[in-house]
Amino acid sequence: MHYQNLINIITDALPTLNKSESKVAKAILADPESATRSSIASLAKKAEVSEPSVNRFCKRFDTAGFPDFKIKLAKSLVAGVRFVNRNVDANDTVESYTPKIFDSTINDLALVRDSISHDVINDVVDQLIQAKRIYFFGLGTSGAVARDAENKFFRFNLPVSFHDDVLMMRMLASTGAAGDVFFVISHTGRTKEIIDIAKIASNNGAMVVALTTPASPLAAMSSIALEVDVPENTDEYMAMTSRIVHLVILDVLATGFTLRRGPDFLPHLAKIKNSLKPTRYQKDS
Amino acid sequence: MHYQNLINIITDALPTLNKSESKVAKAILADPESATRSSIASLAKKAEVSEPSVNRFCKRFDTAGFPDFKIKLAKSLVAGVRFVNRNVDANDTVESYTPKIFDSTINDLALVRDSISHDVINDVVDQLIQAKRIYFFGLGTSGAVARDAENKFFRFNLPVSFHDDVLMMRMLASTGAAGDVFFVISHTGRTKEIIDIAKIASNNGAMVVALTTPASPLAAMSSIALEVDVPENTDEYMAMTSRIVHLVILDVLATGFTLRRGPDFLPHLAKIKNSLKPTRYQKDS
DNA sequence: CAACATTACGTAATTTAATAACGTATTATT
DNA sequence: AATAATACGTTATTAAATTACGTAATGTTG
Repeated sequence: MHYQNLINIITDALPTLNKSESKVAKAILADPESATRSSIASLAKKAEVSEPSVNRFCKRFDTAGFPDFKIKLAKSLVAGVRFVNRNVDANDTVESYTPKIFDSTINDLALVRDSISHDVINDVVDQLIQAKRIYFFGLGTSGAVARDAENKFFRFNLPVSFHDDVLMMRMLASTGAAGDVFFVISHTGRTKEIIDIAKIASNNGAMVVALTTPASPLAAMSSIALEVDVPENTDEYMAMTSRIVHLVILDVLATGFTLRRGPDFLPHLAKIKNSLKPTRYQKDS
Repeated sequence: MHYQNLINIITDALPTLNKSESKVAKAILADPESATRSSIASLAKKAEVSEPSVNRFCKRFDTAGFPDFKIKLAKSLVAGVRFVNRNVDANDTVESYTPKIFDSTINDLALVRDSISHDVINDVVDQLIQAKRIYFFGLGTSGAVARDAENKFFRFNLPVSFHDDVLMMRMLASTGAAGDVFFVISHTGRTKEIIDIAKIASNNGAMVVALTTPASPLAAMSSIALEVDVPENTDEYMAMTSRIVHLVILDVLATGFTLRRGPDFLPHLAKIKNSLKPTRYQKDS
């Protein structure tokens, strides 16, 4: 049921297309939004090809024809804003920068959703289920992610802690052993301290799960790497969306964990949830 | 530029429609996904009306005609999961629960994006710009959000701290004064301790900004409330997406802050960014 | 409640859009 | 260089959508 973003598909296919097809592709990618509003005739004119070429192009991408293609393209555009310029600039107002930031976050989530390896997720859930103890490590922004992870995973009735102090991390890593999972979160995957610490844990026979960027030193040395490829923000104004993606991946892992534990585990979760009731003012309605 | 979900619009308009129009509406709402794939003729047949009636129906909803309507409807279906069951259940596999969790997060972000008040955001940015000092307060999950906020806002060269310890919060609130902004984050907006603390700060003349649920006690007592209405998760398996939304809103505020400070401020941000370089292994390429 | 006006909606006609069929040109293959 | 295969445009055909128009139903006013 899950579509991969049509724009990505077209972009990927670009080198394999022949002349007129790539003309069509470029015309669409130049302004996908307007493509959804134009007729086959106007798009053909814009791409400087014949109408049947556009039609053939559409069929090549597993659509019934041009109208069907337009609908699929329109769907891709909702979550996917990759080709629309959504960078915040100095002239932006609240009305314009607010949706831009939401959209770029949404877009990154959609990209990762469609690209993340389910096998790796499964493997990580396996490791977490077997773990005798879990440590979540992160510095800076990733420290906040690690903290959130602790808050989520301690509910699973096993020893979980988070750390954002490199000395504590180092000591804990040095006492690591088989059965321990060191869940290391780092956007860049290049922070020296973090990699050192992960290596210590790994050398002690502990499992190191890395939530980080592909092809980074941390990913390379870890036992399992959850690789998240979120475009680096070169833009001064733009927020770092990788931490959001990391949080959602931790949600996915927690869900996988809960499902693996089976329905007998649900009452335990409910107990924890209910424990907070007395700390709150109840709703009157 | 931002559309409200077509399905909601149609549902809302249902009582105002006349006989054949409501037939069309019902036919579409019964299976919106298939409506995007059918021709005007087949939809007319399904709704037991004439083709022009379908066409008139489309035009009533601010679309150029049937094809345009289908595209807008298709877009609505992507972000809108209202009619698609996206709840995780015990039979889900990695392949199915992973996109579900991403999608529900994306959906909540889209809902807030389209409903959040830009005026309130502007007001909050005003307050943050004027602030002599900012405190981010949160407990549990919101503690992680507060921590992330500190990490973001300290870059702005003003005294910022985050706290997740109620005693510390209480003491700080009691020393609060005009010029201080207490940025209080709480998903429920009903945590007694947090509300107490916010009241202390408020009574001392400090500004209390609440990031919380509408119509909650915290929202009611705050100076400004950033109200985020994310459906409560009754589902045992489902993650809490409100914290993600909160993080994105903080991104929006930070962006608003940066823009308000103007371009002269950018070198300062670059300096902080560069300060981390020596802690990392550099890329070889 | 009749006469008129207005709105609702279908039939038929027209226009527009999309696709299929076919043929020529270009490029690859031996 | 000859042949095959692919690429792509022109023309023809079909399908889809829209407009124009007329009748029926409903509402309004004297």
